[in-house]
Amino acid sequence: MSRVTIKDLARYLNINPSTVSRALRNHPDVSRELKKRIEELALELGYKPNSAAVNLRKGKSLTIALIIPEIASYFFPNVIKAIEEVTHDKAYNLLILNSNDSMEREKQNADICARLSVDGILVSLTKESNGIAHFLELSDNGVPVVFFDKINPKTESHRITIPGESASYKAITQLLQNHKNTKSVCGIFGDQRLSITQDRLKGFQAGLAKHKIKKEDRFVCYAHSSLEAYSLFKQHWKSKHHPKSFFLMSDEILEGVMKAIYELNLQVGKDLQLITMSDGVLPALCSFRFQYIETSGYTLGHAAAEMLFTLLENKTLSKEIQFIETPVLAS
Amino acid sequence: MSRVTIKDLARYLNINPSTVSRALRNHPDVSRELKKRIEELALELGYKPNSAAVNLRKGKSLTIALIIPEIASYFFPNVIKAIEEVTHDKAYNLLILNSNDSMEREKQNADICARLSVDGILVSLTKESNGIAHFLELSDNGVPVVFFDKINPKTESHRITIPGESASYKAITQLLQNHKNTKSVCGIFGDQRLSITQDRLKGFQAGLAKHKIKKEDRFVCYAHSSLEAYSLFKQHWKSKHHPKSFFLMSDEILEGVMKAIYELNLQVGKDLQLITMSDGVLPALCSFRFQYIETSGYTLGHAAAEMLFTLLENKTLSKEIQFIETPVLAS
DNA sequence: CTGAAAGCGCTAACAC
DNA sequence: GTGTTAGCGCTTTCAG
Repeated sequence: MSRVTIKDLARYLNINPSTVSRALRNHPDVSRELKKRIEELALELGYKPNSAAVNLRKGKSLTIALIIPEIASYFFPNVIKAIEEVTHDKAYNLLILNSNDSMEREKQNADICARLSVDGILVSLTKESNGIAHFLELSDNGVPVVFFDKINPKTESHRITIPGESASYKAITQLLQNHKNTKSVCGIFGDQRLSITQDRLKGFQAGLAKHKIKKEDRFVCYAHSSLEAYSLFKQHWKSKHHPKSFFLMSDEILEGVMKAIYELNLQVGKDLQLITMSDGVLPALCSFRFQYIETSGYTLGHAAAEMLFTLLENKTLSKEIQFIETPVLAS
Repeated sequence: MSRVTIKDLARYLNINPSTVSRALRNHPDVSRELKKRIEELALELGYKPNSAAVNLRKGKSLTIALIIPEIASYFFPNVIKAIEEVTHDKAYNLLILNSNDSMEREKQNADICARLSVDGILVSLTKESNGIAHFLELSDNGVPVVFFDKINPKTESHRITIPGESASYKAITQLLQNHKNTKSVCGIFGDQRLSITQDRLKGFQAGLAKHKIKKEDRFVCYAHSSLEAYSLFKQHWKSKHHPKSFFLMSDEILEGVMKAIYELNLQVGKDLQLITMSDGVLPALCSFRFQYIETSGYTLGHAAAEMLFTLLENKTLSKEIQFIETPVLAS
């Protein structure tokens, strides 16, 4: 009934538990023959090592924690998918902890990581997170922590993210190259507190400056949800002298804007110009075609996980922020 | 440097580890005063219980495993979100195991669950899964297992899913009620091996029979990806005497069909009629409006998790298949 | 109310 | 090559 243990196998074969343990971990000094007998019996009785016991003994858990501010957005499912692939390849388990955009939850999650002795942590910070002190204790204890996507630009740590500034600069350049006679551009951004918003805003403004486009504050706006982006766009559209060109910072923004475009029956490419930063899924679902700067959750998740495993293999890595590629694509 | 243990706290206060343990688990017989001193010290030194030790001792892990055939589809991110919410509320951790639509991986995942002594399991089966034998050992050992979404209809077990047959019957009824002079309907389905496909096909055909619509085999087709659905639809559309009404089994199918509709510049509601079963996200992103039967991943995930926790609380539950609600909604 | 001691299952240092 | 032993950190009898 109850689980088969190493002791059971040992008793059965009239040998010592430690020998069984050695055989099952492929320790060199155990005779070929005995090893085989042990393995066969283990299989026959359906022996499964007790992870809790192994973890306790070894002080590690073969588990990676992924701490993210939300789960079902456009971006994170692909992040999760990529990270799951890497962790599975490396024979680690993946524990997903949702901080639900609350710094308090993020702290609790760090605490859970400590209790579970996870071997490594991947974190995308919440909007509220103004520091990473709650992860310091862990990394000081030798647990590698990789911050990805929503990172803290000020604190030295292993980080990888989207090159927001250069990507949005590239977006503006592309937009203006496609449409030489553009007079003004409206940029719709996400939450102002996020470093990724600030980065993208910088690149946006640098792009406009470079091309001598007048920069007006009323053409920079912030939406905290796709619904807000929807309203903002409609409002902008009916105002006098509104720009006909739009830069959208993310898929959430694009979702709202595309709904407004459908509703107002506008022709993208004719009535208005669009460029957006996107994971790539949503552009493919639009009825109109346009260009976007790919900010792939899959690519970023994969790279972040690889980075973590590099650290886990005791290789050292610079704490300079790493960036992923952000190609210009057409939907 | 190294982690603070119960022993450390005990040594510090010149008391016995067992007393510390009792105090920290709110055991009644430990004096108010001592309890307070212990709690303060624990806080001060940053004591964190070692989960591996607790698990080993108690034989449970406060962890729920979620085994799913894929991660980043339309459906599962919302399933994950809902389940994460419930497990978090119940103070459990959630381990996500991807079986990547492979029965072999599903077996490995069951094995991982056994090694980790997870306290409960939620499973959506793969296309390949032709039985649930690999979960029997676990549930025989008292680990509650709840099958949801892609279930095995033949084997007795705790199951909750979408009422595919009645939902697709309802879909057809709705479609024919909206458009009285419908002559024929084309149904596009997913993988034939899945019980959910078979269920929905049954309801589809029953619906047609009920309304005396001629049933032709060439108007029932199967797509294994959104791309295949896209091709199938286009092919159908250019064939002679094709139906103008379509039933789509899922979001994956809808994705392909909507792309084809955009490309062919068709007007839904005029050139063709559409009804689909959907999680609800994608219909809201279409440029056209139509009705769908909601098959909410969030609702199903939530209900499945609640079911699992009911079992975990030692309540008994019938092994009759449970069903979630599937309202008719408009995009 | 608190202490002493055993043990969850496994591994690794040390014997021989 | 194999056995012996101790112990990872915690909980839970059993004593007193």
